[in-house]
Amino acid sequence: MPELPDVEILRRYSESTVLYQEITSLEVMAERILEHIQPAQLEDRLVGNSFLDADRHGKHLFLELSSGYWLNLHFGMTGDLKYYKDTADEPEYSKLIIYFDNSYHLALIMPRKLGKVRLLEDPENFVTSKRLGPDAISSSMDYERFKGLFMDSRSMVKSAFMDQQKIAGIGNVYSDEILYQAGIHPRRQFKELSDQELHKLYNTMQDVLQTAIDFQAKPETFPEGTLIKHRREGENCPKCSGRIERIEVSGRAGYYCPTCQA
DNA sequence: CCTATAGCCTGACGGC
DNA sequence: TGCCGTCAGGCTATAG
Repeated sequence: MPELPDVEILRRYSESTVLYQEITSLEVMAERILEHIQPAQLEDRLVGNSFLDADRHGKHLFLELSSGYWLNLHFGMTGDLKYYKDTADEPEYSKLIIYFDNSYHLALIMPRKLGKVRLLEDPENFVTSKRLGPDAISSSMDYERFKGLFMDSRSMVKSAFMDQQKIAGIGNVYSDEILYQAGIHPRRQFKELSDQELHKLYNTMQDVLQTAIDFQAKPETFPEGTLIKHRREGENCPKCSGRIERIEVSGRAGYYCPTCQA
């Protein structure tokens, strides 16, 4: 689930739930999701603190602690958050639970353990060290900057869009949606896109991501005409009623409409 | 620089 | 119903 729109919703969710409450304890159910830190050490760093802010870069969430450290959450393919009070409501597949002094809990839910939890001194340093590209919807992402990111890329558009070191936040599902709405075939090369196509792609990227956020990143509530609700081989294209095809691009399954995307 | 492949994990789903 | 293979919204390491 967690691409940029999903993580933005989780950021807002965190912001409206966990801020300014003292952390009293911690439970780690899957040690392997912790990177470069032991459970006991993480607990030491968190207990007694509150969260002061929630930031996001691409698919990464950063929660600022009153100590000045930051908790970094990355959700892998299956991560989610739940804030709840009653222990009976503890979600299945919780891998990390943070307890607050108001007797509420925050659970990091992750059936597959492909996400990561880190403690950071500075998110900006983290972004730099990971060589992440700029966030896809940051205010500095104007057309000129967007164009510059892909200027000398010789990879296929879908691959380049999913490359977090080029641009951060777009994954398999939303790359398909953006290319579908822009009418561009996933295997086209960036180099050969016309200025007009590139412009269309830029505008569509902003539009698709923002719309997804506006609809709480819940595909079932998205307007008709989106690929995401028909993203299966053999489904009907919502625009032309043709057949949705599945292809492999860079080892991932891409879905597109051969008629609408050239 | 780019692509393809495998591996990390484990639940959900479809077919028999 | 039960078993089994396949797939899945991420990322990394490795090889060509």
